[in-house]
Amino acid sequence: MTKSDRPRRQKVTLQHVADAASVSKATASLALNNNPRISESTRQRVLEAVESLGYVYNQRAASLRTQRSYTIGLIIKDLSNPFNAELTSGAESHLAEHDYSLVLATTDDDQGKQTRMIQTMLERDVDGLILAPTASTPPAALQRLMTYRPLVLLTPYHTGLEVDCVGMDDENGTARALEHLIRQGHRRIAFVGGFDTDLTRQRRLQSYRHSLQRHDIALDPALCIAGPVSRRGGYDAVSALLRMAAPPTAAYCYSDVIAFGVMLGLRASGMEAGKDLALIGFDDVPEAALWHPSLTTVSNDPRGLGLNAAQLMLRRISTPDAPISRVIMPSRLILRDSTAALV
Amino acid sequence: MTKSDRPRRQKVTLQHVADAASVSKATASLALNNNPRISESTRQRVLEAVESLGYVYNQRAASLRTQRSYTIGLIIKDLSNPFNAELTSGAESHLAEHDYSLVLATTDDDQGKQTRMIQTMLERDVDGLILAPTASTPPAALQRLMTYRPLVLLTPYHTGLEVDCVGMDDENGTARALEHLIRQGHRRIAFVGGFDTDLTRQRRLQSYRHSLQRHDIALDPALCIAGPVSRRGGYDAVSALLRMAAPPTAAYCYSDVIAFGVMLGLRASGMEAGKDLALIGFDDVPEAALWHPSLTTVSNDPRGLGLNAAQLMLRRISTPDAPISRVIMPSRLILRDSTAALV
DNA sequence: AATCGCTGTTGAATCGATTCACCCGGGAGG
DNA sequence: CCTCCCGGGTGAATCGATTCAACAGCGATT
Repeated sequence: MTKSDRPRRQKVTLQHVADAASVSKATASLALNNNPRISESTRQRVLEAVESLGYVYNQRAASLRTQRSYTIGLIIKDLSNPFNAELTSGAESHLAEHDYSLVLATTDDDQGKQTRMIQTMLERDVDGLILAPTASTPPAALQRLMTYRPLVLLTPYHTGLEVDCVGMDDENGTARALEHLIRQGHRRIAFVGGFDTDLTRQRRLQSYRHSLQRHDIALDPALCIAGPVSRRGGYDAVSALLRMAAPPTAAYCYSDVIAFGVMLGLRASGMEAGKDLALIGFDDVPEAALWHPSLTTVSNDPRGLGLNAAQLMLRRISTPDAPISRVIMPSRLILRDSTAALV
Repeated sequence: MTKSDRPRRQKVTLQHVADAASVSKATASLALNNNPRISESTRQRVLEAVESLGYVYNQRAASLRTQRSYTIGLIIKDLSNPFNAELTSGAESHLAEHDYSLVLATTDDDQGKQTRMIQTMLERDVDGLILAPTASTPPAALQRLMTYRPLVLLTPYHTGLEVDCVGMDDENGTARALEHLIRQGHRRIAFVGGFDTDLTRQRRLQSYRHSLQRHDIALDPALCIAGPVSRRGGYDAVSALLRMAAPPTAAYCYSDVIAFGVMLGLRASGMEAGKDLALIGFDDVPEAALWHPSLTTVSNDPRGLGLNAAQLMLRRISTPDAPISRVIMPSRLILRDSTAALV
């Protein structure tokens, strides 16, 4: 440790305030906490002292005693994704309203970094942790985490753990998308994008299969194309689809960005989504409405998701024995031009 | 459902570790901080105790003594804006790399909320504050803030304060955009979006005027249309522009989202950006490349901006007497289809 | 044998609040 | 006149680390 002779500004502590108001530290503390035992006149003197000295309350010191930091940790994969940004925004707003601060960390979906970030959060002594776990997170680790702090998971994945969580309704959203396509007469519907390891994708894929079965449509494994969750991933899938003997007439994409890639891929082959291939995405990111053609997609409310997570957390903190809740945010299908009925 | 009684684990403190390792609390502390005075064998015993007890370091308690919280506050206007999300992401990454945590708060560009958030940050005892000040923030307040904590401003605005700040090059970016339009032969160029109170807008507008003057183009106040920074704002501006006796042939928008609105507005009137009106935005948000037509825009590097802010902050903390720096992130003009030369 | 480093370790003070148990002075009740 | 009670305050312990002065051993030096 280097001894820096950094000009340490003279901090004003509660002791100084107490002195200035000619009361004890204890009285000053009680006065600031609006304790009824302190007379109004004394309280005023303390408040004046606070004002004139420019005292700032030290939450950190207080929390050492009270064991409450009024701080919630949020660990997400990536803030560049607008979905997560909205989610974070929603959580922050709600927490701020209740005088909690948000400590933010990102993992880039990296298991190691996630572990480190969780550790840091615990060391920073957050009152609770909202976590979007990477797919490879062992349930046992989460289990252990719960013994340290209140935990809210940003996933509807049923880990078998008794833990609060909030997620979007992948099943229902997917079902509606498929329902729509099938009703339009599509029989060969592709599922595009994402990798097997992705839990969310697993749920959607599962639901995709169910929907087809429900309508007695045979599953064709070849119609299910894995790939990175990016425009590139979608783009590359197109050639595989078009090369097939019996190409699909519709595609359901794991996410909007993939769908965008598919659109670009189609265009590169002289085709157009909504005309030559019905296309549905997932997320309803802002661009979805703006693309050409506009993208039919399953809409979620990321902001609401973050807000709900924050609510759940605050409830868990205020009533630790409240029953576990699993909030599934409803998703709805937004019809746009990429599924204009084929002629 | 089985009722889970969550084990309320009592905290393991350094004292417990010390006891388990049969050393004093002081030794345990020194061992964990890799102090060379502690023998290797003792250090090992301590580390084993930490492991077996599941001890988590309490940064909060430590910071009370060390007066360092390893926490940086970031106060921005709004996380929904992808620009700010990227900025935040950049800052978070850099801070995390240096073992600092990010405490995030948003102001919604509201003076009162900003004041409250700053107060909260000070109470939370952050080591430094990165702030995107609202336009109406009195310099005196910032001045005062600086005496409390290291401060980095997210604005190139010259407040006359000696404070570290980082911002994008509004002047240069605007100049290039205008330069391009003028060289293409445009003479009637609109400036669209934002409100007068916005400092950033003021700078761009100023630069817009300069550019026109430099080319002896008369300023027409009617061509400058104020409005909210949103798609709606751009959309609504279009009708005003088209209604004019001598409509503009080009428009420079305060931000990309506004430009998108303008595109939509044009389309609603049966016109197309790049064909009927040359259009330039500002920010180069990811969608800009994807729109139809793709949007010519002034590119900034929001992630780099956040990263620089974080760097500046850490430098200020490590060397408090370093000279003030004012980082202006260069911006460049990205040519796309929305300014395809008019025929 | 007494003194002198060294090394490794420790007791105790400290950071800035909270909080509990106790204290003091004076009006009500007996 | 003596208790008792009570409103209003306060002293001191406490939270969980850090840090420094001091201190045992112990081999080497004189």
